[in-house]
Amino acid sequence: MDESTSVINQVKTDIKKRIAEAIDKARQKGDLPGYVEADIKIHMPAKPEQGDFATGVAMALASEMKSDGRSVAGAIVRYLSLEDSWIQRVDIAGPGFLNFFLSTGWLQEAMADIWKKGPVFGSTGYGAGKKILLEFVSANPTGPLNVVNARAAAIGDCLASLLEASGYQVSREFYINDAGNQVDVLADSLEARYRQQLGQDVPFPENGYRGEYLIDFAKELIEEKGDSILELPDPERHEWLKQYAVSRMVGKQKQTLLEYGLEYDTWFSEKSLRDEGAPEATLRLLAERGFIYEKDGAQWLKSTKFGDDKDRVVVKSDGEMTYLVPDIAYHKNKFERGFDHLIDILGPDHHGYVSRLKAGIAALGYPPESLEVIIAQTVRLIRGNQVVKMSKRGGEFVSMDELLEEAGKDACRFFFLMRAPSSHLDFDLDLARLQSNENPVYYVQYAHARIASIFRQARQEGVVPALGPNEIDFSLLREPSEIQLMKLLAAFPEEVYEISQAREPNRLINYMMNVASAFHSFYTQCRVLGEDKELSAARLYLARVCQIVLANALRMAGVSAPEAM
RNA sequence: GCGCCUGUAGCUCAAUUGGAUAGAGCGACAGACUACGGAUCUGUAGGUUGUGGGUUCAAAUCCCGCCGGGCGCACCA
Repeated sequence: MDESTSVINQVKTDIKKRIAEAIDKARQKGDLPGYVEADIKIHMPAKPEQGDFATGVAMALASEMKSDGRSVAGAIVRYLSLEDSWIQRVDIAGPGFLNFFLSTGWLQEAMADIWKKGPVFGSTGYGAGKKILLEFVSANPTGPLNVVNARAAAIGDCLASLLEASGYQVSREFYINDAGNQVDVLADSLEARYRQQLGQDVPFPENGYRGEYLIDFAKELIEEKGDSILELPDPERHEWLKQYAVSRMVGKQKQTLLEYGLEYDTWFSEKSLRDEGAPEATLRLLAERGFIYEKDGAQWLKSTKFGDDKDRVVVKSDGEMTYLVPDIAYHKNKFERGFDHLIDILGPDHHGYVSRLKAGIAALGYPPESLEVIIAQTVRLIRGNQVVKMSKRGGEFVSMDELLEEAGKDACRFFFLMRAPSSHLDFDLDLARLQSNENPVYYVQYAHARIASIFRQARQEGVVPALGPNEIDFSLLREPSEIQLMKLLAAFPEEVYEISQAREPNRLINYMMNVASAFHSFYTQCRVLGEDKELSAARLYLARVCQIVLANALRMAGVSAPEAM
């Protein structure tokens, strides 16, 4: 078995090839007049009576050819070679679907492939090592991470895993906004807290960050340094406090994400970019390329040339750069580091920003489509059927730490991944916290734990834990629930790839639910440990490969796969 | 006003990207083990896919209008 592909892909490719050959022959014989080329797409129908594999290609052809689907399908079938293949029968159904019924030989090979590949089953080489930089969360270092950050973290990490499994080289990156006004305000806020803790009666800065965490930082700073910071002269004091506050804040964020099971490859500092003059260099380059002009005492980027609805100020009339410049410089830097494709996951409040950012990199000569922005939509917390009101200024604010504390890592990740990134999400805290069957995360984990339990039981009964594909009688696996389960398991590598291309990790959750459901059905209908040793061995083998797939899928989602619950 | 997201079962959401009779979970109802974990399984009820048109063999999906919800429209970051 070629490491870079999968059994299911080979089956699909084989069917496609046979259809293409049949179409060619039919054309030569004049059975397909007015032929127009069409993609042959093979899918696995949900219903068994629609075959193991199916395609609607005949209808697609028919519409181009002004013919009808059934007669095109008929022409294809007439010339279709089933020689030396797993295909046993082809039906024409409905308006012209081709339904392929296969012998279980392909499933036998697919299961053996799972057994052999184990933890790397699901991985393919389709991405061909293309380098992708995936930037996500990138929260400001001015406060603790919130629930939207938690959603972006779950989506980003899972997407990265899916892309890695699909053969891409992925780098997870967090951009630290440690330069600019906001961190100056942070430093001023910390200084005020510091002085207040030292007994001084100083006002708190307007628009300062009022969170408790800065009071804690101030207290700890006093323990470490006493009041010595006040002795520093002003510019240095401010810089010192800024650096201190940022590094403490980033450290806290890192800690939170670590508890979430998320480790970044790179924490990229905006300040470092500014220190080496990258924004200025970028601005010069944009000017050289002729996309900068002056108006009203400011400098503007001709972003409308690249699809933005208006031109954007890059240098304000007071001589300061706007945030857009370092941001363009940052993305330029990403390209310079050799990445072929950039993905940013941003919050919904930034979607207005996308077109000007894309315009910026297009103005530098980079293909705008190599920057892809995924907007992770808003999160509402629900507790007791009530929306939890959240505002930074006052009232109730739920941090990511509190969320993790309350619901746990597994439930959080699972819930955030359940919905498509583009859809608004209601997070039901009561449900996530519930340790019962109402909580969907347990449904999948339970299937995994149940399999583990079967093997514990098997060991107790002195049964050899699990025999491999060459030692079992595969033909014994023929119950509908067994076939159904095996088809799902075989599909995993294709699922992973398709989900990664669609950038919709929610479908991984969907897939896991389907596998868990198929397993539970199998478990209820088919006794694994029974009198018939041969049959037991075959079913233990199936249980094992199912466990492998569940574990791999859960790992990609960042959810644990417990041996017992 | 303009732009982005969104509207599917009582609730929360899917739907293999234009495919076959729109599916799951929760909730409701009725059932199922003297053996591998009942956090499970099997069934029943529940729908004019917000709405009105259009495109075609085929529309929840694509296009246009209208209605409702969320977010954004800075010489802030």
